[in-house]
Amino acid sequence: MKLFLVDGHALVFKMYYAFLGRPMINSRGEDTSILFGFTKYLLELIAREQPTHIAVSFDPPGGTFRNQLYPEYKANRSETPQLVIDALEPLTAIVKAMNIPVLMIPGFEADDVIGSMAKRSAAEGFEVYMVTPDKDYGQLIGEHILQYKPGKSGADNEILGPAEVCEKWGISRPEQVIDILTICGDSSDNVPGVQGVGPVGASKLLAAYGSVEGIYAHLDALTPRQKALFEAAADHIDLSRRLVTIKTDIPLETTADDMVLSGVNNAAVGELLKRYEMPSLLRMLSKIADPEPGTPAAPEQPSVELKYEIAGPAEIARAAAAEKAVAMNLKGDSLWMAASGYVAEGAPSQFKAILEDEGIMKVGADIKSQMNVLAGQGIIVRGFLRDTELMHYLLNPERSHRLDVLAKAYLGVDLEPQDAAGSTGSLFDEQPGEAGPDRALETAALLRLGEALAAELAKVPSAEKLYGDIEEPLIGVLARMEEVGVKVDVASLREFADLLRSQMAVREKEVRELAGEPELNVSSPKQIGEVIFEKLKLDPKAKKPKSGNWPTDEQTLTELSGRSPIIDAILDYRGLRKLLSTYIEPFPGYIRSDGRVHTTFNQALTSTGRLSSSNPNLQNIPIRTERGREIRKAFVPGATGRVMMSADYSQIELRIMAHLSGDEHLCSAFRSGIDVHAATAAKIFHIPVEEVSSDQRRVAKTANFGIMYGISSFGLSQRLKCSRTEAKKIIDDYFASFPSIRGFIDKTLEGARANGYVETIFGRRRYVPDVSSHNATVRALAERNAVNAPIQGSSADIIKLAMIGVDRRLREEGLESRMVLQIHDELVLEVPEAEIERVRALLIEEMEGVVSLSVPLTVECNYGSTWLEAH
DNA sequence: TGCATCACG
DNA sequence: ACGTACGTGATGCAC
Repeated sequence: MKLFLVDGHALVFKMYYAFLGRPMINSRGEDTSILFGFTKYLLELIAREQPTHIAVSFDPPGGTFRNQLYPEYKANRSETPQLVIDALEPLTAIVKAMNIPVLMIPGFEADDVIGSMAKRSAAEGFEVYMVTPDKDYGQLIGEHILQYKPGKSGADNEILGPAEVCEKWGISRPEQVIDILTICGDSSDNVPGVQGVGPVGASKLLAAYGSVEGIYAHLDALTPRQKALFEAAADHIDLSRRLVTIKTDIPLETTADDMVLSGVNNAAVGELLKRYEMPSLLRMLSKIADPEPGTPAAPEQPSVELKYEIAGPAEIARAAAAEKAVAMNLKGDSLWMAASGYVAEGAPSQFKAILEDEGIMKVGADIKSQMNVLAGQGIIVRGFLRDTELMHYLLNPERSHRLDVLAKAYLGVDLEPQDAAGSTGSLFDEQPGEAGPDRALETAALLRLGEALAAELAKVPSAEKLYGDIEEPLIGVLARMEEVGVKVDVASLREFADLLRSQMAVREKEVRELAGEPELNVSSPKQIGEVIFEKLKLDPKAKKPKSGNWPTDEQTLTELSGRSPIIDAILDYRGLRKLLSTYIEPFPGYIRSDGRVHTTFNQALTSTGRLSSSNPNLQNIPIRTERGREIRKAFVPGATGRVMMSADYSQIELRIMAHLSGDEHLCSAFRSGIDVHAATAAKIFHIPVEEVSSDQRRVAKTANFGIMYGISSFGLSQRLKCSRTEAKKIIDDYFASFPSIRGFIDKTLEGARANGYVETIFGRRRYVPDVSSHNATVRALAERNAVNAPIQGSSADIIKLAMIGVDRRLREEGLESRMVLQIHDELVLEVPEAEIERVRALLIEEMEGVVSLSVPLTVECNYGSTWLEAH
């Protein structure tokens, strides 16, 4: 993340002087020199440096704390030129139109604001660039805070880091710039300093004594002349220091989210540039990529005025019936509702009729969780849902969907930060006596936000369609799945746990004995690393890591497997511990009174459009190892006479890649129904399919996945445990065999660079601005994301559509079968024996028929008395 | 709270 | 020269 903090005043003065001899005057007779120079500089900066975040700071009108400290501060400065004064207002208008925040804090200069913002942001992980020609900023420079110094009359900008600033002043730490300035003073600002000592003398003295205090502590060691000069300055040296020290701790309300660079290229800026007659800047503007939407940029001004009256359920019912829309906001036991001009609070039961009215649209943030709570009280939410989180998720999946952030960005309304603990909250959410969040305002804002986001969605037809066809109908489907839950047989888990625990105890003892460390914590990677690499020296070639710990991950340890039996014992211990602590021990705590586990499906979380599952995560239950698979035996039907049924898409992502690329070889392999990995192997190894060995098939399978993930030869060589040269040959042969795949990747990246985003088959977007990064590593990651997102995301779209179809059919046909889990390409259902054949046919029909691609989608469906047997 | 580790598609 | 396959969530350790 790159944050640019622009010292507006310094830049304005620089432009003033740059244009003094050759001013620009437009047809209205206005001098637009400063406006032009400043805006041009800003646009170039954005185009060249691609900041992720940016803000501009100006000195406020009136004095600052330094004038109070020292009335003569800047007293011998000449009057601010009229041209500068006149430029400020149009300039801030343009900056604000670019959705760049203008920071101005009464009582503080721009450098104090920038200093404070820089320190805070650097601590938050930003790479901070202070854009200013002012030397005083040197004191702020650090590892992550750099000075971006505009060059003289069009020369290149200069980036100053700690090394540069130290070299410039002949000091050892950037903070010593304060000492230099304290001693040298500043005639333009009227800072006294030590009269008669300049930068050269100051740096020599600082090299010897470290600081101004150090110099005063060793006055006797100075030359008589220097001693006299410092003594003469003694009574105001502290004042000088305070005047030259830039503040780094002033409280700032602006946050990182406010400074996200987004929406520079917009109509309002275009209008202003036309108004001031700056066509060349208009052209520059058009070259800046369209903004990544759905971002919490500075709000459009003026902000929406939220007017409402506190009312009761009756007024809400009337207004909702008239407007056909209500906002719902469930907090604890209290339901807040808003409808055109009214906000009411009450028990959910008081609003039952409105909530269940099919004809009244519901607006909310995370409506699914509210639906589940309300369902527990016998209330079934009906009607079209405007879920602000999901609407915004389609605009930009990777940005915050929090209500406070969206309200600020789209309405200009300030809400209290949303409690991260969850929207339906606990008893402790609101402390008695504390004011607490303004729920009425929040609920009123929801209603307006629903409208604003609907308007935003309408600008992207595919996003609007995705909302109406997929995300909105899926809310209810997922709510029902969560509510149904899945039965977990705890008794059988406990039995298995006993077995694992005894095996674990054996392994722990074994490891401790082999290590000769009776107290060793086998679960501690740090301790294990020290035993393996320092005590036992199992890998004499390994070099001690400079920082951090020895690597002890599975791959590293496996490579040392032959050196000592301790390795296998550690790995086995870890496997056992993982099973116990992640998949067995927590489960009893998740079982509700109905004997079932109810996960939460997160619908607005992943970057690609997939769901995720949490509390507990039921999408990562073990299957790959024999011991892990045992866990799946505990997932069982909730009643006798039912079975677990599983239906999964076969090779769905590879099929999507075949479709997207149109590759004839891959497509025909899928159409003929042969083993696609074997077919891949036959192509890249130039042999008949019948002669493909299992090892060649494994290599081809790894390559197929690798291609979809944007592999490098290094990555493939790691996974295949072969040389990079061999891996590179495989990749080259792959692209030679499937030329359209290379074409697909190239086209995808071209589109990503041109648009700033990539799309799934259904038009779900993921923004990948870093494909244009100048940092090769950052760019490579963005490119892998750009290639993978359309594939993974299309697969997610497809199974979501299938879920909606399956759910609708089950209900329409009056079946008792229920969907209980989704694991990305698999649906798990609980099915009465009498419905087995019917539901199996239904699943295959709905899942395979959900969309017509240039390759068939095929579904495998099985059932059994446990989830394991359903595979 | 962040990191390492490892479970899944 | 530098890092190295996409997307997740939960756990325990160490700070």
